[in-house]
Amino acid sequence: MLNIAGLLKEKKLTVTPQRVEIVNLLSTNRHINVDELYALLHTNFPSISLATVYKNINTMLESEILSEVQIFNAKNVYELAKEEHSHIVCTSCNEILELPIDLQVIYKEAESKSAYSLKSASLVFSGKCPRCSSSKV
Amino acid sequence: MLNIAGLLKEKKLTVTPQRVEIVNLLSTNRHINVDELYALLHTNFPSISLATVYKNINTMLESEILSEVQIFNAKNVYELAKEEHSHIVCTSCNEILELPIDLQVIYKEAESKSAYSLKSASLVFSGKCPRCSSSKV
DNA sequence: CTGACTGCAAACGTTTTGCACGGTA
DNA sequence: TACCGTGCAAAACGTTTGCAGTCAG
Repeated sequence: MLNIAGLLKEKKLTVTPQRVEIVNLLSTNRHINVDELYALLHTNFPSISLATVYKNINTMLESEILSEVQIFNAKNVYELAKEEHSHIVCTSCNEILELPIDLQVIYKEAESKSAYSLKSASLVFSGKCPRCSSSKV
Repeated sequence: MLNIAGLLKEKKLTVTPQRVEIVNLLSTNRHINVDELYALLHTNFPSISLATVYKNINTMLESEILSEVQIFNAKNVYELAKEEHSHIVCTSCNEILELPIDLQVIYKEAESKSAYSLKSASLVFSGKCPRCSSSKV
């Protein structure tokens, strides 16, 4: 069970019911975009504003409570922050899968080939999920 | 030397001076965004419209003459399409480097772990280029 | 009590669209 | 000539901002 208030305090953020609910929703719905989040929030906060959702997402991105995943040809989705990992997006149904892939070797290769000092990497695969692969196109 | 008209015809696109110039500019300026492209086009096409730039980029993306690179916290940039490759973006000066990295092993790992059938991958590193690393912050 | 957050409305930047005209094939 | 592309203006879209009122600490 996630201690959401504690998480927010740890990052020196004010604990508001809206923020708690955003984190709560993202803990059970990884990879949803702003509109989906907004729609879900309406259940408990009928008068919540989209601006509040954006402001809180941005605040929590800066505090690294959340992270953002950029999806090709779709709106960014959000997830609770955790160690670096890759994503696979189904081009048919847009389902997103997380994948713990060790990029150590690739990092090394990239650093030696580029002479850059690297901080982070974003690896997103596109493909078809098993369900969409098996169904006729 | 690039046969631009031939490239366009091959993809069954009408050859217009604007399209030729867009491809021409991208052949010497990889990784520029819409605004930069628009500004460069103004030299030879003082009355070109931004809508035309967008329409042509979209058309040529669909025909796979161009490809789009999504840059975190910055506008998308464009390049002439070629084999899959990775990118490194400098977080200080935004310079973009292309890197031919073999993702075969990673693809295999991702496929077996996910059961997805994968089509493509986007790998973008963030870091500091040698110039920005050496200069005082 | 003070500062931070919320909700509303308006503003903003980017991209797309509709349309009349002009160019390509 | 028939169709497609261009340029303009307006619309659409996603996100941010300013502000007055409210809530958290």
